[in-house]
Amino acid sequence: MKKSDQTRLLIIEKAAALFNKQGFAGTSMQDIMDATGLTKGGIYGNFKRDAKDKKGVKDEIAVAAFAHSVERVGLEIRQRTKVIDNSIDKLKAVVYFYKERILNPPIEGGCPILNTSIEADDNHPMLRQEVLQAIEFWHHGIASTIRKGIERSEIKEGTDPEDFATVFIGTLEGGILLARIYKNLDRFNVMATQLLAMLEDIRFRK
Amino acid sequence: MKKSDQTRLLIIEKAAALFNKQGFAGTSMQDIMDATGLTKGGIYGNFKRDAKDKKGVKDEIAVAAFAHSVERVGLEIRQRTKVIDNSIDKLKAVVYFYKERILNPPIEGGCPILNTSIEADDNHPMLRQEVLQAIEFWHHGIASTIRKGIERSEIKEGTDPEDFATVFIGTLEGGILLARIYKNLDRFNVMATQLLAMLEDIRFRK
DNA sequence: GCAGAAAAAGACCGATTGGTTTATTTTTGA
DNA sequence: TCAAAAATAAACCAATCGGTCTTTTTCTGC
Repeated sequence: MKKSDQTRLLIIEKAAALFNKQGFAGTSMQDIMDATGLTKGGIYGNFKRDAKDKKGVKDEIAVAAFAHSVERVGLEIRQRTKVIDNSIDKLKAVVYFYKERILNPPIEGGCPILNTSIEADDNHPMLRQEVLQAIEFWHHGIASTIRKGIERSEIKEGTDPEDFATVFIGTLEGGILLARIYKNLDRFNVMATQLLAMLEDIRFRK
Repeated sequence: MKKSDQTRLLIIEKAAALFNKQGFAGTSMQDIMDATGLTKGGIYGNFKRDAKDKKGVKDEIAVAAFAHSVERVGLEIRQRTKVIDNSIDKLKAVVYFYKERILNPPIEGGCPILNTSIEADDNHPMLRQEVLQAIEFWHHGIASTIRKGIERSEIKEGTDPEDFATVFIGTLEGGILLARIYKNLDRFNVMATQLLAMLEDIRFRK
């Protein structure tokens, strides 16, 4: 790995936490300089190579940081779910993941999708597009799991994969929101219980 | 009403939309000046009367604006629900309210609780406290409605008012989040259907 | 080991940030 | 009506914003 790639990664990692905690508008280049220990030159040098586009370096870092955050969280979730065979239990493991990690998240500040979507929807079209893509990817993964579960007779046939995936994501994010603002798990646990019951409800029993 | 009170209200109303759309960090005093047509003096003069505290005028306006936004949304919801007698139908009306208003909200930018909580949780203790208070108030209202519904034999006895209120709020906010980022109602409607089914599920039938 | 290239430092830029202060205008109440 | 009080305008402030540019340092491949 080239030194410059290492530096680029350092910037992205540090910036990811900052943007996730403080938002795009709330994070300054100075913040990123402080967090990385680099100066202006070090940061702009690593992101201005491709100066073909109009958008600023801060935007570029924000997009890369968001993608990195999503990748990082997704990786940890996949690590847990891939060792589980049954599709219902796979989805349950996702709920358990959040139970454990909401208050001690892989990326400081919590769920990057939740944090970024709120600021991006009205203000940052490029970032909004990234969020949309991430949600679609996640949604597709859950719907696929459910579809496979139906094929393998682990999930009731009547279950709508797309709709269930939507409720799954929406309920989780709603629960995460409550956990973050209360700074405790009480409300999330209520949501999680609801979600786990829904999962048991679609489980196929011969 | 004194002229100054009118001005203060104008500032709060304009600022409420700005903060709700752009966030606290993303909104400058200049933005508020432009939106109100006032200059620095006009704004600071109306909020610096009580200079006893350390917090800046921008913070002061943000807190007042959030309170105003919540009040405004709450008023519109109460207007709809107060004419409905049955407690289940009352809660259903709340869901219908959002169905109609998510993409055309009373305060530009959407649900102030959702928008403010994300930015406040890590960055703005004072604003976070306001959000917390608003959620608690809302939660209490829903739980009360359910409790009354049980008393009046409209809702099944086994229903837990607090937990149901939590799921109600969490599911709604999760749905709102999806609607805002997608800029359409499709995902919210799936969440709403889920929520309406849950409401029918706790309805008491003799 | 060394020359060319890449990376980083840091001075510098104009614009904007939130905020203060003073001067002027507008309300207000007797 | 008219003077005191309140509200507003506008100049001004130091600090910070995102970004550019030149210089120096550090890599890198031969």
